[in-house]
Amino acid sequence: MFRNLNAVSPKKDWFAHELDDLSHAKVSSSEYKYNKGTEIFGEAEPAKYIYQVVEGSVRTYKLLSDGRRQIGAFHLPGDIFGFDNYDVHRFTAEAIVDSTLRLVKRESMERVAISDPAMVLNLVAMTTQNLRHVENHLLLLGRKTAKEKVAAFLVEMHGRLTGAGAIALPMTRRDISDYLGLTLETVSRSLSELQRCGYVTVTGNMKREIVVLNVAGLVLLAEREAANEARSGMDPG
Amino acid sequence: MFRNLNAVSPKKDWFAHELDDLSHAKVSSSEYKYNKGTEIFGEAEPAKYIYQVVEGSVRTYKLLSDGRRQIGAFHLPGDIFGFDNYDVHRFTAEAIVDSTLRLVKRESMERVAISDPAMVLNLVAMTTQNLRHVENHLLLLGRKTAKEKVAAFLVEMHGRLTGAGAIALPMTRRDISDYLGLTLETVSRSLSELQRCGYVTVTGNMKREIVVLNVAGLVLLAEREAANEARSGMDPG
DNA sequence: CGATGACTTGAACGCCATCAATCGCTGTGG
DNA sequence: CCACAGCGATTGATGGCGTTCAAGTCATCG
Repeated sequence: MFRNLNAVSPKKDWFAHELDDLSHAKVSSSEYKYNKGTEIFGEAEPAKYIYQVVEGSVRTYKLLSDGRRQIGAFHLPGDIFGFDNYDVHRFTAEAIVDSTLRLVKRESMERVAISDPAMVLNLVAMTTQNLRHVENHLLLLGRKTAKEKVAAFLVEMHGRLTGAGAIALPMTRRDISDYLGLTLETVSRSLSELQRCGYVTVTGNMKREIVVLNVAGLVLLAEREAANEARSGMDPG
Repeated sequence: MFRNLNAVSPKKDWFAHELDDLSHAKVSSSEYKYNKGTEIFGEAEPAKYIYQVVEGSVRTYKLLSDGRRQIGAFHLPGDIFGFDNYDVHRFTAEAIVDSTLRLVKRESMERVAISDPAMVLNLVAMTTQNLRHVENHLLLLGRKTAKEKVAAFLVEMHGRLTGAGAIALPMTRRDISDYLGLTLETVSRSLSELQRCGYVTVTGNMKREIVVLNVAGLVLLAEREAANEARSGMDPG
């Protein structure tokens, strides 16, 4: 339904490739379907598998005891997740929509890795990629305003869901708000304001299709990161 | 001055050990001193070295163009940092107090790693450790209240700075606030309230020595993480 | 059709930010 | 030695952004 509008992200091939190779070679992989809303794995569960989204979308999150939720990432087709840890998952993962996932036994992955440094370097690179994303998200959660957060979200999705002119969001406003550290009402209001200011058009019967009219403007709003004056030199040696 | 009160954290030895080994063996390392407030490396600078705190403390942070700052982590004696990326630093690092750091050339580290899978696994484990910390921090920044944030900060420091009855914080209220996504006034007020409620005593001439009176209470305040009902089974295979 | 779920919008509240005054300690120069 | 500037921290007063509470719309579904 939504996915018809979205092409699979062309990035991540450095690893998707690896996984494909492995599925044809040394590492056993198989595909499973998960219905919308079902749990893929729970926080603190033993991590037996590593997952790749084939079709659909997944959210990974942590909870506080009173129900407050923080979504750490959305995983879209091509993305790999669940390699969070060496033995136990640190997140809960749920299918946002009906999804197909490829599963690889962590154990067999590691068996290959132990004798294949290049493979391990890929794992490091993947983890580093996660780290980069999460660290940027720290800045967003800790220091950006609601409007900036929503703009940043749209920029991120614009880069990952290259639709036919429109972004087809698979997630609800509540998911977005739990990703951005806001309430769903604030997300809604911010989206309306961005639309009012001509940055985007919000369409679709569930208002989940976003036409981005002014990417540069959104980026300016969202990514006011200090243009870091990359001083070189400064060598302590 | 402050460090006299704090013993070096006994954890992290899995890697400190590696680094020590390496410094004695295949990887060249050397020590440098950085004065309080000086930059160790800047965001987007090429990452030539990996660092370990020998003495002192370091903050790593990102900035927005208008000066808003998000501190991602504090690095205390024994901690390793700067292995954020494969080529470029994603953070700025500064010495919080006069500090001594051990530097290892990333290049030589990688030269060893490429032929030593166990070494690379250590690098993965280190990165995973970072990931775990940062992910917990997402939940804190996105979903916890000011009081919970400060309590969580104290619990963290209580675990890392095992002082003689007191925690001797090396950082200012501003640093703490930029770590927790608050203002320094709110941090100060929250600390005062925690003191009023009997959780801690705040002493020292700069009010940076914290005597924790009720750890369990602080943990309860801070870590209301959902007691995750680790459902086992659920094997999709 | 009535029920449910997702979204939007309005109104009022409250937590935290902002602005501002004050205190204590340190270092410096008259 | 003391006056004074400067920094870090606390505390109070006020305000605003985002939350909370509450309608109300629209689409889907039994």
